[in-house]
Amino acid sequence: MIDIRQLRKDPQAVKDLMARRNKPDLVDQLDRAERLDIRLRDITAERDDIRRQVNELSKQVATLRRSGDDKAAESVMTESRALGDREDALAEEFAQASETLRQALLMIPNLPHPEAVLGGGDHDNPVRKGPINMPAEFADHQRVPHWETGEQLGILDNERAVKISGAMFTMQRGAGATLARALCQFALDMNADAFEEVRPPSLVTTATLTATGQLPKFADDAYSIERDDLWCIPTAESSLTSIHAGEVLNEAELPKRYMAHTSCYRREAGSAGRDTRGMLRAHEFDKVEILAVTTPEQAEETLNDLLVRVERAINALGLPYRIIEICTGDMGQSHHRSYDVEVYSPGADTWLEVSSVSWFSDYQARRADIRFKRQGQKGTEIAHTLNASALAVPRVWAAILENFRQADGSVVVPAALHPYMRGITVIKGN
RNA sequence: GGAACGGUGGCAGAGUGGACAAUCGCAUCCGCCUUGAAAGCGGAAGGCUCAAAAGGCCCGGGGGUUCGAAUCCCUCCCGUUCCGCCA
Repeated sequence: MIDIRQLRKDPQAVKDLMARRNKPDLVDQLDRAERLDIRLRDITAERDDIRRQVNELSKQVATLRRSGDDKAAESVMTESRALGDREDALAEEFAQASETLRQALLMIPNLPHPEAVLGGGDHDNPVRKGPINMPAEFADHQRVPHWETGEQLGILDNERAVKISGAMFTMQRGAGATLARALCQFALDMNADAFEEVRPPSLVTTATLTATGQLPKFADDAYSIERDDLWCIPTAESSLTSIHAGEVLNEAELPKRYMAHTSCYRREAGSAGRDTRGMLRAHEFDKVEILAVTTPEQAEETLNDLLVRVERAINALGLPYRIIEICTGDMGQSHHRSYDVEVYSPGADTWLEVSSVSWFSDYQARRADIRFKRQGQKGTEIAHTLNASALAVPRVWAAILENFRQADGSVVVPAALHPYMRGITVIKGN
């Protein structure tokens, strides 16, 4: 959520920042929230005044009762009862108005960073670095889509995955399954120097999925288990962010850094018919996520660190990659500033997004109520959260199959993965 | 799933209709003492809301009874233990 106090204090500044997202409707939403907030404060003031009177009268009753003056007490009680009726009416109006405002605020996206590049959509995302590891040209044997290679080598069996679970599910087998797992272990080991490994729950509550911004707006994208009021996580970000939900942390313990390997579940409701072959888009996939909870001052440096870490892993695999910045018009709802790391797929002749490195400012932390206390200062402050996919398995798996395919149809496994491959250095057909 | 007992500030733990935002302890902060620290002594300090003061709100969530609820009632959630079931 955005900070309602900021909107109250300087509405124009907030609207100007929001306008950078290039969606006029968003400014209207801010106007509406502003009006609701004013109304709510009026109700609050009146209700609090009545409460004050009732509290005062109640004390009088107690005093009168103690002194034995029951008659006077009765009369005060009558007066107080009348105020109580009025308070009930105001309380109801308050509850309604605050719920309306809360719902409105939950739908409003984060304010972009003032230096985030302006743009209208993904076509405006500038390349910030790269391409790196890009050969002058690709050989014909590299121009084979990974799903063909995967089938030829017997390591990708999507046909049976569909039999088991339906369209858009995948299944890796043999060395393919080993490769998928190796990628996860590799990514975890790359970040173990600074991140605590966590194995969080994959099914989470509505509150948890609301904290990171998936709900209520993007409910259609997530799998829900209605009978138990749970949701399948679309990313470990959801679980990891809520580790400290409702907590007050000490400034000294920040940044908190976590990493997790989990399966991720996405309905891909808006993508029906797209990327239906291979591993590029699936309802279930594995990913290693790295996440940090920081002070506002630590956030920018942490963002850079996350980006460096993602880049280091991709680079260590020897894949061609580039880094793009996400412009204001293409940023996700919770994002304050973000970068994508893309890997080149010679088989499909396209760049694949393999990681999104994101700074959420206090947007998610406010929803999750993650606060911290500064040493020697009164009060608390909302923390910042950031995260990145340290490695998303399917697209990296696909890129390896294409980039490292040999003329004989085999695939050379990057050296960085050898420790995890049980001795397999080249994936050959059966 | 059944039963019993619980849920109170950063932690621990009293309080069972009114003087309770809530005893005491630990941890925290500030003084004194000390070369410095610890110990000891004295003091300060919960969170949220409002520009702030006043005020209001907060004892797991929600609802109710009452002039007045941490305290009584209803309901939901969570925890512990036992039983059942199960990997």
